[in-house]
Amino acid sequence: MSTSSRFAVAVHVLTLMAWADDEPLKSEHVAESVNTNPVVIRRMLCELAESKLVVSQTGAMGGSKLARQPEQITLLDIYQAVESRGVFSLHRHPPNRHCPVGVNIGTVLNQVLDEVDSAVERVLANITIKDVVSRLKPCVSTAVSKRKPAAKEQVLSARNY
Amino acid sequence: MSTSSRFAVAVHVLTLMAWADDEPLKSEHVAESVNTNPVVIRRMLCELAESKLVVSQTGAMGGSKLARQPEQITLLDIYQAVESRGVFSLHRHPPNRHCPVGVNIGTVLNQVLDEVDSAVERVLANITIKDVVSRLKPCVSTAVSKRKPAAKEQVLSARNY
DNA sequence: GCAACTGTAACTATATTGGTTACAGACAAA
DNA sequence: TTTGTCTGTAACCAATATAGTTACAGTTGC
Repeated sequence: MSTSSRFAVAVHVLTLMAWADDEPLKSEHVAESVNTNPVVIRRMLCELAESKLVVSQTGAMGGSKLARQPEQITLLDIYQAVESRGVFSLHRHPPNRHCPVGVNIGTVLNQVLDEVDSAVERVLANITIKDVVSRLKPCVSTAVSKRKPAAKEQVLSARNY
Repeated sequence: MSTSSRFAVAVHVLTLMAWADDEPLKSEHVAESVNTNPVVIRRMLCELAESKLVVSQTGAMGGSKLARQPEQITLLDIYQAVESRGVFSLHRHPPNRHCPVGVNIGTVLNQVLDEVDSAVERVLANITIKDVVSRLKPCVSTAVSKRKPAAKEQVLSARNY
């Protein structure tokens, strides 16, 4: 469905900042952890800054850090900052107005899609970046990924690694 | 997020069939209501048939109809038939294994994304095609869409028409 | 046999995301 | 005040996914 990893990357980035406490992180350092290009990170940081989730400092010794405490940033905040649309989309082109189903299916679908969006938002609103860091900590001592994903999996992001 | 309208179109198609009662619908007729090409519809009908939601008949006087009663088809069935992935994706490329956050964020994100998917599925499991038809009926007598969307909106499917 | 359908391949068009290079401007420190 | 280190941003290209189109083989009712 979602072909984008924007939400996952954004959570990753803010988690790094919470992990780093209050020390500003350079986009290059973040990009290394996320395994992408610094510009991709900087683009995302701009969006997160617009939503007042991070603050950045230009110039030497600059970088970005959280704008609020980790327990005051929910995954819903992040979701709304980086994902422009709801979970589903309606038809690309509006259906046929002369068909009794076509002319009204949009209204009904919108109701359904709003219900879906609300359910997603309720889940995300109840998880903070602090929670993510907490869930992360028990892993850090133990886990090392066991297998190397095949080349195809690496690209597909099929939600397993 | 979701750049695809597959779910919306699939619901539209099955709603048409429920509306038509047990009469087989031609792909061309369905395409007219959805406002797209018959082949797009036939492709989708094949997926829906694989999931045993519709049955099709080739040849003259052929067409497709529901494989079960409308009250026995949930939006979750449809969702699973036409959308291959979950609501969100993880990183395109796996994060840096040598970073304590990077190596474990996938595990935590998977937990979160599973919670999200479950929430979506709970909503969709509780709505049947019969419900959709019921919600549709009150509209049919009254509503006629008031404004003509601008050209750009028609393409963007910004979830309003 | 013929006309009306579906199933499917092959191709193009369009949109979104992500990756890359390049550079202007901000800023700390010497 | 100069220099080196950052961010912000524009301008591309590449990769992927969806949708639209044409064409045609195969099935079926009449």
